[in-house]
Amino acid sequence: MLELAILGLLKERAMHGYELRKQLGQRLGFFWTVSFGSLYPALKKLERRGLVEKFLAPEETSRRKQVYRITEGGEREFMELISEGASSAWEEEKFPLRLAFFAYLKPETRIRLLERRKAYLEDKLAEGSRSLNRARRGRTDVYTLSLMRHGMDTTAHDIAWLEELIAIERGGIEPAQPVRPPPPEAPPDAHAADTDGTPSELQQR
Amino acid sequence: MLELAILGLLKERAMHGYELRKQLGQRLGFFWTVSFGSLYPALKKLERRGLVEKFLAPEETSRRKQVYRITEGGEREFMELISEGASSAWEEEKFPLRLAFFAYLKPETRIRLLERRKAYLEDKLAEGSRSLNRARRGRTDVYTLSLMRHGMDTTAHDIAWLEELIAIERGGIEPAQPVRPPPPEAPPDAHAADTDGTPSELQQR
DNA sequence: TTCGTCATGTAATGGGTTACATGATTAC
DNA sequence: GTAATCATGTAACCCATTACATGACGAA
Repeated sequence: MLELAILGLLKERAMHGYELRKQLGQRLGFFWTVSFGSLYPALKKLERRGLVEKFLAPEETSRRKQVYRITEGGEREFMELISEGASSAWEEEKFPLRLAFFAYLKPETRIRLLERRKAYLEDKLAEGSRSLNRARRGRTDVYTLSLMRHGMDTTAHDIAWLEELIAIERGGIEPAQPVRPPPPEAPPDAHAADTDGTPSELQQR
Repeated sequence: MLELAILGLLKERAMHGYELRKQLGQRLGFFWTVSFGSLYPALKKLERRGLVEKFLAPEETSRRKQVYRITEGGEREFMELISEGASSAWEEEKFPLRLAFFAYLKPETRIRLLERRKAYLEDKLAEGSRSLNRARRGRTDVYTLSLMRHGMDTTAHDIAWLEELIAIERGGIEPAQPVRPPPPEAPPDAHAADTDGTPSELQQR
C-alpha cells in the first residue's frame, strides 16, 4: 500500500520524505494518512530494493534533505502493483489509492479494474441485503439495522460512482492526462523546490 | 476493536468462537470481518484477563466447543470501551462497531458520541474542501479530483445520516431496545441462575 | 466414503502506529 | 530568543492476517 503510494508520487517528481507525506495527505488524506514512523523505513526499504534512489541535492541546500527519485526498476514495480498487484478482497481500502494513479494506466486496464471493483461491491451489496433480511426477522436493534442500511446506501452510491467513471472511460472522453515527469532527470535544479510543497510546479513545463 | 466486538456479542449471550465469528460477519460484515487466527487468540487473552470465562457445556455436546460467557469485569470493560475507550482520530474505522452496541448506552451518551463523530466528519469535510481547491488550482488529474469529490460526497452523506440519528435520539422516539438474551438459553443445567447479569437492567429509561 | 461445514488452534509475518530523540531553519 | 515547522530517524508495540495443522460430525 505505502510502497505503491510512494512510487506513484515519486513518478511525478523527486521528493524527500517529509514532502512525500504532505502530498499524500493532500491527495489521499480523505482515505489515508501515513506516519513518519512508517514512511521513512518504507523509503529505506525501497532503496535497498533498488526501486528508488537517493540523489542528495548538491552543496546548495546544506540541510540534509534526502531527496529520492524513482528508478527504472521502480517504474516497473509500480506498474505491476497498480495494474494487478496480487491484491485480494477487492480492495476495500486500497482501491482509492489505485484510482489516484489511474492516469498511468491504459484505458482498457482502467475499465477492467473499475468493473472488477464494481462486481465486488455488487456482491457485497447482495450479501448485505441477505443479512438485512435475516436481521429483520430476528429482533435486531435499531442501531444495527440503521448501520446496515447506511452501509448499503453508501455501497450503492459507490457503485453509481463507478458506473459513471466507466461510462466516461467508454465514452472515450479520455480525460486522462498523466502528469509528465520532468525530462529525463533534473538533479541540478533540485533547489527549485518550492517553498511549501504546494503543487505549483507539479506539471510539465 | 476485536475485544469490544467480542465482549459486546457475549453480553447478549454465551457463545463459542466459531459462532462469534459468524455473528460478527452477519452484523458487521459490511465493515468488518475477523479471521479465526485473530479471534481465538483474542478470546484466550480475554480469558486470561478475566473478562470472559469458559463454561464448558456439559456432557451433552461431546465435541470440544469452548463456550465463553462474559464476566462482571468484562461487562465493566465493555462499558468503558464503548462509552469512551481512549480512542482517537474520531473513529474512522471503529465507529460502526461502537454504533452496533449503542443500545447499551444511555441516550445522553449516544448523543454525545454521535455529535463527536459528526464534528469530526465536518472537520474532515472542511479540510477536504481546502484540498480540493488547492488541487484544482494545480492541474491535478481527473481521477484524483473525482476521488476527492466522491470522498466528500460520501462524508456529507454520512453527516446527514448522523444528523438523522441525532434527531431521532432527541425526538425521544427512543427506538432503543437492546436485544434481550433468549431466556436461559443453554442446556437445562446451565445453572447459575442465568447466563449472566445482562440487559435486564440495561434499559433504564 | 467422501465432502462440506463445524470447530479450534499455532507460527510466521505484515503493515502499520506511538512515542521518543535529535536537530536545522524560518518567522516573529 | 523562542516558537513553529521542517526534517529524519529508531524501537517497541499493536492488531490483525495468512497459511498451516488437526480433527469431529452429518449428509449424500
